[in-house]
Amino acid sequence: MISLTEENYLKALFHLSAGQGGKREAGTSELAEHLSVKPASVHDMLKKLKEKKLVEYEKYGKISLTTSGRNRAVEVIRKHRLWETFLYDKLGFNWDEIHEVAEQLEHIRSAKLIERLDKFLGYPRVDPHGDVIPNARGEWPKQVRTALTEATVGQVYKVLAVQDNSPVFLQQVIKSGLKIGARIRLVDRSAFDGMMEISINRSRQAISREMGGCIFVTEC
Amino acid sequence: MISLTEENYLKALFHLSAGQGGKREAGTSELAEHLSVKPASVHDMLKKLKEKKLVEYEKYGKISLTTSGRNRAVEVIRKHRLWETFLYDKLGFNWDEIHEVAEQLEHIRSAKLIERLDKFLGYPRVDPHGDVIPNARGEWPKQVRTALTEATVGQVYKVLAVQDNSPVFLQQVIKSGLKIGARIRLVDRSAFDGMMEISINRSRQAISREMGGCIFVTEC
DNA sequence: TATATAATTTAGGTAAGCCTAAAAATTAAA
DNA sequence: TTTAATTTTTAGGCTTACCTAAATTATATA
Ligand SMILES: [Mn+2]
Ligand SMILES: [Mn+2]
Ligand SMILES: [Mn+2]
Ligand SMILES: [Mn+2]
Repeated sequence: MISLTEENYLKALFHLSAGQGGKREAGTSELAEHLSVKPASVHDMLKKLKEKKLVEYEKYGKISLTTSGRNRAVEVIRKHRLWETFLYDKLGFNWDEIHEVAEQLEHIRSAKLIERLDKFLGYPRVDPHGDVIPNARGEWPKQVRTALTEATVGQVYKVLAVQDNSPVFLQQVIKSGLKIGARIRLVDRSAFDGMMEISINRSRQAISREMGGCIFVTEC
Repeated sequence: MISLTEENYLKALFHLSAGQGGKREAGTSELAEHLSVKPASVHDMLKKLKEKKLVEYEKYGKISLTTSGRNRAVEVIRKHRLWETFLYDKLGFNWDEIHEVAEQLEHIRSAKLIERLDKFLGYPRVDPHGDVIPNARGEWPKQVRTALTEATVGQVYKVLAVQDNSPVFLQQVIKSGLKIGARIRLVDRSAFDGMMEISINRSRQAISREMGGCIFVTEC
């Protein structure tokens, strides 16, 4: 049996290291930061997760998920994104409200429930924030995504996804009129503060560096 | 903040004392039995719930819910029954599978979620087992229900509800062809073992005392 | 390379929910 | 009414998931 807390550690580890971006290995402090606990607590939990063969970890060494740990993490992420889709598509929740509730729903244990939910939603391939939903076997159609901060000035892009976990950010995106799937052109980026200007169906929009880091696009 | 465990204690107390049947006050051991914990654990929790003004309780005295405690219990029961309805009506779960999953879902915290779910389901008045769903203000349309074991031989009844928490019982009910809303006549009851015979659309069906105690009917 | 800074680990502690075993109070039986 | 059985409460412990403070190791800087 794997606890709700353990699931959250595995999910955090996945997002920090094995995740989409495929960043470097995460450290104790970074994990602690991400989970809003202290590094000492993370260390305790890592020992337990190692015991259970869900992570690989040596003292002062790097932390990584085992195949089993990764599978569990992906399962939780799949549930999270299906629930977000349910709340958005079926119950009419707003973009910025669904993540928090999905953080709870993702821990409900029932294989049948998630199967049936998937079917009920029509086997969606992305969640309302544009994030890919892994299938029942934990497979990802790996999408190539670039943060707007890394995009090339002059290029035309399609908005693929947005960061899902900050309501204030999402409210600002809603106000800006930007939507998943929108076609935009990166008009300019300031060398001073990273401030960007994009054109979206003929109108201009200012995007800060902070904002741009949370918006993911793909060339088109 | 009220924990998942505390919610389960309040719900158990409600079902044992303030509930539908409106039975006598529950004792420590009865509560313990119902929650599958030991009486000593119940005692610990009762002290905490008294602190929080959710139950009234004096040493060696009777246990009862405060208005606040009762309200919380009803809220959880409302959520439980709405989720059961969702699983049954929308996801096509079987009668005997929904209770267990609803035991988890009933603890999800989001006022908006439960409001929207209620609307999505079309404001159902009873759950799939025939139990009344309290409204958003915690009000019950109090239904008069008699266990089949207490019913009068010769009378015609309508099946109102069945006990929801035993999959094997529910599977047996499904096999017997008995459904919520069905019109039945209690043909006979043995003075020896309480065994009953009912007629349901012209066919005869044998019902044990154990079974009859879990089937609730109303005169019609 | 030596030293300062930062990250990690250890040690010792807390609160929630559970347990067993024993003591105390209540209730039922003789 | 006295004794026996049952129920409830107390005492002391355990596990999970946190914490702070101090020690240790690793990394960056001079
Ligand atoms: Mn999310
Ligand atoms: Mn979570
Ligand atoms: Mn139920
Ligand atoms: Mn419950």
